Amino acid sequence: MASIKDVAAEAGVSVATVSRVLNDHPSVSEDARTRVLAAVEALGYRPNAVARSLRTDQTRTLGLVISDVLNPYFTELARSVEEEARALGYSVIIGNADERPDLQDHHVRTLLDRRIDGLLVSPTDGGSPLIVDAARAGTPMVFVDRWIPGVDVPVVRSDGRAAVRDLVAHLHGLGHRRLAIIAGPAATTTGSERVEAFRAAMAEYGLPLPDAYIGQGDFQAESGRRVTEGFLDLAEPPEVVFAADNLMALGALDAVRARGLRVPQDIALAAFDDIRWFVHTDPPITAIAQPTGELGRAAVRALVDRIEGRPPQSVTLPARLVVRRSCGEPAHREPPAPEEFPASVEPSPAMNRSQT
Amino acid sequence: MASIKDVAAEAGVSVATVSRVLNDHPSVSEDARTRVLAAVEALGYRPNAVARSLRTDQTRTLGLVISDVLNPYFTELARSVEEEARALGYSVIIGNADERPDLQDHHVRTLLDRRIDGLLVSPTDGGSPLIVDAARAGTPMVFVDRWIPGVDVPVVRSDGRAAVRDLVAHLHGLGHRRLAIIAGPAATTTGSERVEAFRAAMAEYGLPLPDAYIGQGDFQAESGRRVTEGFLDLAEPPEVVFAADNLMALGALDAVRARGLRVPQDIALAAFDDIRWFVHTDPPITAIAQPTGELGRAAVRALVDRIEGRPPQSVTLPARLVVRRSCGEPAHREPPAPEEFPASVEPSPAMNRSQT
DNA sequence: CACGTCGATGTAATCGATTCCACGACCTCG
DNA sequence: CGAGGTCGTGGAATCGATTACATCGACGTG
Repeated sequence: MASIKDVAAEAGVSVATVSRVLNDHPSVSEDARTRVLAAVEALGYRPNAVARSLRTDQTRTLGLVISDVLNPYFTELARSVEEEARALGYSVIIGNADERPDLQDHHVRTLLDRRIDGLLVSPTDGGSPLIVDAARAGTPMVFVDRWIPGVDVPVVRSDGRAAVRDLVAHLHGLGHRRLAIIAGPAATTTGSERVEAFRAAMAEYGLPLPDAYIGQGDFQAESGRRVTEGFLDLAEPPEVVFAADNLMALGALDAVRARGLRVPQDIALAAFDDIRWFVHTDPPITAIAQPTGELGRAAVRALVDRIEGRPPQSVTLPARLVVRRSCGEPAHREPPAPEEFPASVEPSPAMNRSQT
Repeated sequence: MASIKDVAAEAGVSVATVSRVLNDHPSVSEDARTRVLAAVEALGYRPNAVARSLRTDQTRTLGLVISDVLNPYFTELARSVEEEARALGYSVIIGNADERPDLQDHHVRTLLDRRIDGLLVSPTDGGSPLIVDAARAGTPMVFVDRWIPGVDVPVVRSDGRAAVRDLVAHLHGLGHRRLAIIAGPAATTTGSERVEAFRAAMAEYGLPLPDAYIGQGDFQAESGRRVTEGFLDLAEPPEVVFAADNLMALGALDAVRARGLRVPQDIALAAFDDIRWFVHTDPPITAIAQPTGELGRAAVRALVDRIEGRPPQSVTLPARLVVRRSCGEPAHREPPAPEEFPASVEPSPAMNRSQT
């Protein structure tokens, strides 16, 4: 593959001049410029990004470590991250942790070795020393969706508290009293936070939340299935199951179906994270939607601010409840899907913060 | 960040010795080795992959350019690719083309500039000169799922011909005669191939396939919706709509639902590519499943063979029909989901190649 | 005892870019 | 007319690794 030397020889100038043309430095004669450009064209020359990075000590690359690529929420996040990064002149390398701390660390290490300019992380566990050290050592970093408490790193996330309260209000209004939750790992912020929000909302409505109604999942479908089976085996099974992510909701649906039960007649179902397919499941699933695209874009902007020396900002955006039929309410006619939120029904006006 | 020089100084040896220890070269004294290792530990040294790549002319990185990350099929493919690559000691950088040739070329160019060791591509269009040139120039390359005809590059894909025939047999058996297809872009091999397979199967059953029943989609949900609306507007709408990928099936479902029609009573639906959610849609969707994981792994193996000087092999694996209720047959009880194929029903034995 | 061999180590070239510094040509202004 | 400036250019150092080659001491052997 042709190098800058070849181009210089072909154009009859020095490598310095070639480099100047390529980085359009002002003081290059028109004559030299055209000769260099012609040589570049003739040789099909492309600058070696590896060499350039070594010299300039920047890769114009962002690392993104997410918990699970197979989760549509993260897929969408990854897409918006890449889009915004590209707009700002950066590439993105994605590392998929599959909810495994060891894999997460593997990817973080690889990315650090590659000297990425900055790191976007949605931590799988509460305290990877590797990540904490990297942050302290000055690696530009931003947490997205999940974060590690006690580390001085900006966090871009969405706050589901209000939406969870809306959900409980909705369920309460439909007459449900025994509500259960399939929680995510307590080691993740989203895992514990969603349970807390749920517990708080339940308390507001004077509803009990016995331990038996808090199932421990791991954000994967299989755990949703297992926990739901446990719920169904109880002497007094819950009337509603709220899954803390969309994959566990899928597992819950598997479990309910395996028993030959119907949603919502026999048991109601709701999920955190909205996905397009929820509109077409049997029945359509009530869910809490995050502004995923905006989250990804904000995270990239924060990280790039940090990298380029501007003060980065933490961002918290609200999630919102999208009511469908899986908890018992009659269906609304759905309007065409708007951009940011996948095809969905607006919560009925009466329900937004209608209570306390 | 500490460099190899710092380690050498700390350990009181030359950089050459440090390098030898790190790449465990045989002739290093036990004494030197321990001192170097101690220094590495003390400084928290990590080798700079950029510098190493520049010198060795290899990055131990594979590029993967896929057509659409938001498509679960490609997400799963990407995951299995990364997994296998990791097992073989390579990293993967994913480029998402969003079905746009310009974006595809952008990613290919970026990856080439980074001097990745090899490229896995699922081309968005039939003939990106950039890709063709790179292949001719000797860049190790393997096509996955889709390919560009006339280029001497191994192809790893699945053959859906038999499964499509099974599908048509199934539909014919259920009494359907007016079958329509939402095709993918003719510029993609999978786009045209699936239509051809469908056309051939229809011919076998003596069924006509009028042009009005061939809708032109682009593998995105929106096109599925649009095409389906067109079908429903026909004086004689089809009895079955077969979508050439899962996203267009989603769009088709949107369109059918918007008209207040029911699947399969008013119109039947089938899709190419199976995804977990198809089990829980209303109704569960009959689909053709590809062995996605195996495809990804085989592609990586072929590419790494090529990179490391072994002769690479093209691989073709069969897809298979998974019958559910969206075409009218009564449901079976579903067994627990096996590994490779997402939760699914086996086609009834009588249906496999039952005809002609 | 001298010489060849081998193991351990260091010196320096190299990969492909960027960029500081120096230099010559030419211009401008006092 | 000469001092000082600007412009275009090239030479060479540099980034952080790897590795060919040289060196040197110890040791075995004829």
